[in-house]
Amino acid sequence: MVADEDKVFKALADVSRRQLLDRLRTRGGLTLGELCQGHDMTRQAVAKHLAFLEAANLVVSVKQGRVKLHYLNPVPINDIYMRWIGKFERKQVQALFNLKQALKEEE
Amino acid sequence: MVADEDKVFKALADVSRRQLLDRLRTRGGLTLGELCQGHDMTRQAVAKHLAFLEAANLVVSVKQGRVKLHYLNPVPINDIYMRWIGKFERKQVQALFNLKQALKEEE
DNA sequence: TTGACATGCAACCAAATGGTTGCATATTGA
DNA sequence: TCAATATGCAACCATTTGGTTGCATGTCAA
Repeated sequence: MVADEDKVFKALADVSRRQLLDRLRTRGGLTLGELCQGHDMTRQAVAKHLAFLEAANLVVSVKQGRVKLHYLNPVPINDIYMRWIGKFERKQVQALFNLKQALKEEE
Repeated sequence: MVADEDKVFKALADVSRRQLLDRLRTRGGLTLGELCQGHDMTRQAVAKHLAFLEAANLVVSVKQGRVKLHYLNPVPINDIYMRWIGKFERKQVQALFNLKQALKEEE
C-alpha cells in the first residue's frame, strides 16, 4: 500500500495521463481505441500510459473479448488529499475553493 | 492558474519533495539548513527541490536576514482533490478511507 | 573589518521518462 | 477459414530529471 504511493504520484505527473483520467471520469468503460481518439500520439503510447495508470491503481480494467474496458478508481486520489490536508484545514480550504468558484462564475 | 497545474503534479512526483512537504506540514517555518537534516543528499539538491515546490506554489517562503523560512500551502492539493472526486463520490470515498483507518487501528 | 555561516547559481553527468517503429497475438464476423 | 480489428510486447532514441561539484553572494557577530 505504501510502496504503491510513488506509482500514484508518478502516474499523475504526466499531462496525457491526467487527460485520460479526466475522460474516464466523465465516462467510464472506454476501450483503448476510444481513448486514443483525440490524443495525437500512437496507440502504443496511449497503451503505455494506461498500463502506468493501472499499475498505480488509478484505473481498473476488464477484458471483454478483444476489447479492454477502462474505469477510473478515485480511492488513491482521496488518500493524497487526506495526507496533507488535516481535519481543520479541510473546511477552510474547501470554503476557499468554493469562494474562488463563486467569484469565477460572477465574471 | 491552469498553467501551473503541471508544476504541482511534477512537484509531487518526487519522493524527496513529498517528504519535505510532510516535514513542513508537521512544523512550518523551517530553514533550508534545517530541512537538509535527515536527507542524505547535498544542500544544493534540497535547495533545488524547494525551488521546485515554490514554483508550484506548494511552499511559500519568507527571507529573514540570512535565513529563509519555508511554509506549506495546502491550496493546490485541495484543487487536485476537487478535480477528480465529484460531490457524490466524496462522501463514499471518505467513508471508505475512515473504514480502512478503523480496521488498521484494530490490528 | 573579517571570518563564519546560510543561501544562490551554474555546469556537468547518469538514469529515468515519453515517445517512436516494428512485429506478434488474439478475437470477431463474413 | 481468413481477413480485419483490438490489443500486447520489445527495441530504440531524444529529452527531462535528480543528483553532484565548485564557486559566488550576502548577512551576522566578534
